[in-house]
Amino acid sequence: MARYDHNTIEKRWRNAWAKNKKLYAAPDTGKKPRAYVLDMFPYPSGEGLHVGHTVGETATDIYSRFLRMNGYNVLHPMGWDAFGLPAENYAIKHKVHPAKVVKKNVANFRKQMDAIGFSYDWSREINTTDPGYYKWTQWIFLQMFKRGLAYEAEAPINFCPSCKTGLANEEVVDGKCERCGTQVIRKKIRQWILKITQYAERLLHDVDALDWPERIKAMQRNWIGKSEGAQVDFKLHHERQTHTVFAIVNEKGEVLIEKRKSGRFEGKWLFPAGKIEEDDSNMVRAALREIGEETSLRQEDLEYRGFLGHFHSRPGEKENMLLLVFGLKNGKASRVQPKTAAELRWQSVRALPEDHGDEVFAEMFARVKNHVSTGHIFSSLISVFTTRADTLFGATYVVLAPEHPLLEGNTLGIENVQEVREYVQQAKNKSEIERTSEAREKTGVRLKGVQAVNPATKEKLPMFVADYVLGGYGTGAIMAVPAHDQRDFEFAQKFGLPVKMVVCPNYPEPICPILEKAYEGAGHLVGSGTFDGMESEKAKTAITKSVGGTTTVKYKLRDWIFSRQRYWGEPIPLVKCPRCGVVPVPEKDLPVKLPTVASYEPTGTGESPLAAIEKWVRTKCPKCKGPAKRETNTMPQWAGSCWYYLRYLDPKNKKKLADAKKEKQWMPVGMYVGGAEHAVLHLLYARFWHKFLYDIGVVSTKEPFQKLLNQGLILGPDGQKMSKSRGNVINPDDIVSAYGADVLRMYEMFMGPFEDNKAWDIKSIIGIRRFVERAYRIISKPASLKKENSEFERLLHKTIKKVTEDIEQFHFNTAISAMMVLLNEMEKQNQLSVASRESFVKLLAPFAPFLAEELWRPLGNKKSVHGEAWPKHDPKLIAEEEFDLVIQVNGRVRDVVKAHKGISEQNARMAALQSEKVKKFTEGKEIKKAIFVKDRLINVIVI
RNA sequence: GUCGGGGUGGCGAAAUUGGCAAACGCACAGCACUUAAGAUGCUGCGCCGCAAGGCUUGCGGGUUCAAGUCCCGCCCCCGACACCA
Repeated sequence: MARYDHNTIEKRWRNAWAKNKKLYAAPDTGKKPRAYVLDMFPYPSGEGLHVGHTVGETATDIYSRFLRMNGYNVLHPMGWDAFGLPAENYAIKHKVHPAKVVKKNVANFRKQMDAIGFSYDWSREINTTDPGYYKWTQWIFLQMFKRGLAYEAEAPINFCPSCKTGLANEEVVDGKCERCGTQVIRKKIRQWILKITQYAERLLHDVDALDWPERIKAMQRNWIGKSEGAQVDFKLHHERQTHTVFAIVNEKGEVLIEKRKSGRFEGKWLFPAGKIEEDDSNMVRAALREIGEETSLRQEDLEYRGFLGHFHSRPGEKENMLLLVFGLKNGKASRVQPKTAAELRWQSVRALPEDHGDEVFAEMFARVKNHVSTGHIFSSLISVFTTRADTLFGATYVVLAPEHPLLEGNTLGIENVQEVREYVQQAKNKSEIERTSEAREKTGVRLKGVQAVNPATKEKLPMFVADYVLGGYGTGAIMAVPAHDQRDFEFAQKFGLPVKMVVCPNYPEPICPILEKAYEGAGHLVGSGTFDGMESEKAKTAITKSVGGTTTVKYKLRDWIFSRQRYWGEPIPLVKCPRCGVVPVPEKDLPVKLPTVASYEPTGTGESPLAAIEKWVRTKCPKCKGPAKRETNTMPQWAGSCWYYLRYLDPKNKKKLADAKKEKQWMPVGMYVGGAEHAVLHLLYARFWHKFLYDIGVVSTKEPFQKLLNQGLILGPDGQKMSKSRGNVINPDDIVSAYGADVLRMYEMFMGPFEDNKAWDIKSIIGIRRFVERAYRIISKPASLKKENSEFERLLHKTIKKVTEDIEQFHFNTAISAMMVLLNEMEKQNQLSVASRESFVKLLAPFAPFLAEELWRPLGNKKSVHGEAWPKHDPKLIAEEEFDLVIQVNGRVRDVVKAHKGISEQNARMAALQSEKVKKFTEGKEIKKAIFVKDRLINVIVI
């Protein structure tokens, strides 16, 4: 008999299967039950697959082969997530088009996969960088845009200085770029943003019904971060101060924007109306400077029109208002658009009549006055979000985040503007990591001249700006309750603020402990007026109601920053027209193809390299046909993977992203396998897109992936994560050539539980190699008999049952060990029947497809084992007549005897007491009772 | 800190959900085969003990005839989030 030579065997069957196109194809027709088994498709990197990647793919391959043998029509496709930075960076360095790099890498990946014997239906192969594919990625984006789910904003976002692109929140890990590890900075860039927050509640709610690992579900819930609480308004109390309003008037006399400026003005500023002249007024200069800083207007474009005088905004209060009016010099009007003004949170006022003489100013004056009295100009309220409305009586100060809009340009009218500005600036300059890695020492600055009125106690509370309050969450402002919030407590300690306990854990004991830290638990209320004695949980709603607050829900989830300032991604299919604004590219003109460029180098200016390609950028407005420009940002790599599982269903469809009937037949994905690192990236984004597609009727299920499993990491032999830089990467090609693909597959499955991490240990692979060699030798022994003895038969059927159940549950390690046990027994048999050998080969087939095929044919079979029916166990054959009766005395095992199944308690007791070993322990003792567990054990209790 | 997952021989790990702890494999030791090495096969292999037997699933308690498994308290490791009000 020939020696087991994996190279010859595997080459033979690899070639044979390649010719048999139907073997692994998933037909769209037919009556077989369907199953969709999906791997997270890989990014085809230049390094190729390593043994860590192939764990998940091996598992889904085993599972798919198993299901096919069980009569399922199995959709098991593969494709390439090929947009993204590595190909682009390679292109920059070597001056090759990224598409060429991708092609080469894909070919290599394909070769590696074929070598391992994966049974993908390659007729459905997809590639996200294929224009025929990304046409539909762009199409989905357009549908979102049309429904108001995509918006443009110039916002400070996370920016990776190394990748030279903006990043989504989800792509920042510990303040570093998820991809390259570079420290992320804040940068203000024009961005397209997707309103994923609009789906927050549904994304959260539907997690419950998913058959996913608990840890991934928890991560998603956590990331969405729902909290229910109350929004409560605090009135502001201003100390004496003077406000100034700037107004900008265009040549038509329309007031475009206005702004209050405040500060303590000395008497010399209180000029009578019209008396200030440009030359001698510091105030005008200050105003000009301010406008220049805060708007896109330049000082040279403005001319001073006049001064409207001062007035008391409210009777009896000492607030003064000054109104300065600036005009725009000719031809500059279009530079300020009301929208811009609104974004800057400036108030826009409706147009004034053509003639702006004194009466006009008087009217404007009246309007401004009106605004003042209605609170539209001066902020008189501040909203806070709290989950502990029950502690409102204990709120002793109020804190604003440095990003709070009311601090911009000082709309609060505080006195120490300079000091506050400096603090705000400092906070904004801090990178994420600085704000978190510092020892968390609380910092902040008191806002002088303004106080917040506690709506419950009517006390005037000091206000602060402090960076422990986050601008992006809630309202960006909090009521601080130092007695019941540790962070507030720390801040209060540092700034010497009162700590007022209002929730007592040991009510009605009147004594509340002197706090060393905040008491954050529940209890009964004290010091809370009419609410005293109420349970804190109840008090939440009661107090909220009493102060006119509203119960609200807040989420941590932020909208998805969707623009990338890079070349190698899907162009965002929008056109910017000076007349029509942002216009979507008509669907018939999709895809908007990436142009060929000379340099892929990112600009780092917040513009994509596409912006430099005049020919591509310049286009016609689809609406008015006038000259317009293309959007030059590209989509993030996640875009293509948000819906790829749908394209496999109908990869060549030119009219739709997938045919509705096919979608219904295959979806949802029944088994999805991939790395846990995508917990809040791909898996959240894809769910979001899927729900959107559900809403517009493109898909029929609310969720894309019903069952999800994460393969464990394969660590390098050093126990470290495999990476090129560590030099601990194991290439599957090397293992395939040295040990064989079957050995690699089985070893990876045998190393430990599928979802556990494990270190690669080449020493142990020999065990699997021995198993494979023995299987080869034992099964191909020519001598044969009709039927084995019943004990062997029982083991065979037990093994069939065990392997079947284990594959269903992805317990591949124990399935393999069961096959080992069976093989050990087969070896002991002098002869084996063809039937039992066939059964063994079938069990082996999903795990070691090459070997199984090699062994299958000499047993007298012409067709592939991979098209065969999975063996079934016979429950009757498994049922044993005898079992090992465990005999315990006082709960300790003293003997084990053979007994017939169904033995009565009486007989079991007799058998137990007859045992010599048992007698030793019962001699001279009183038998109190015996516990009998049917077909298992008897436990004799003696005293 | 919060959430999630864990802690079992020298190592990777099993244990039908409360019923013989350590299946299967690696490593190791002995034996057989061999001139020899390797490969292969057989035997042994949690700890203490010559043995009878005793002890053993991170630690401490509890429930039970019986606990790796259930309950209470604690320690440690891994992962995620992290000043989210």
